[in-house]
Amino acid sequence: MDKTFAEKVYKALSLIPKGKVTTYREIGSFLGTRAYRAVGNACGKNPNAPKVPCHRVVRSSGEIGGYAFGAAKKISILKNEGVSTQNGRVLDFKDKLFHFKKTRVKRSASAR
DNA sequence: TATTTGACCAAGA
DNA sequence: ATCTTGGCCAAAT
Repeated sequence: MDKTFAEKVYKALSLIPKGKVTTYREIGSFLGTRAYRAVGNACGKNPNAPKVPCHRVVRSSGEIGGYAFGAAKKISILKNEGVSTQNGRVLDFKDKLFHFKKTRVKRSASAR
């Protein structure tokens, strides 16, 4: 079942917990590709704006990046989510950054 | 089908 | 540190 690239992107976006942000690069890596741009493009089209939290995706540089509804709007939402920003950048970017889980190592009951 | 575009990224000057 | 350039991948034209 080949889901569209956009579908994968939306799926990844939905995995992002509230109050956290991720980068287009992380998503690309998670999808096993380097289509950072395509990721942003997919969201840019955003056929389902409110259904997918695309506002939790920022640039690798820690900058907010763009947003279909406007960067300011994106910042506002992020702030509402609990992610503070300053001068178009995320504060404690690394701390707020969310890494996707590639392969979940099921911890056994006796494990660890 | 080929070319252009884009919410990007990394490296070079 | 900033600015510029090239590369990258998928979708749109």
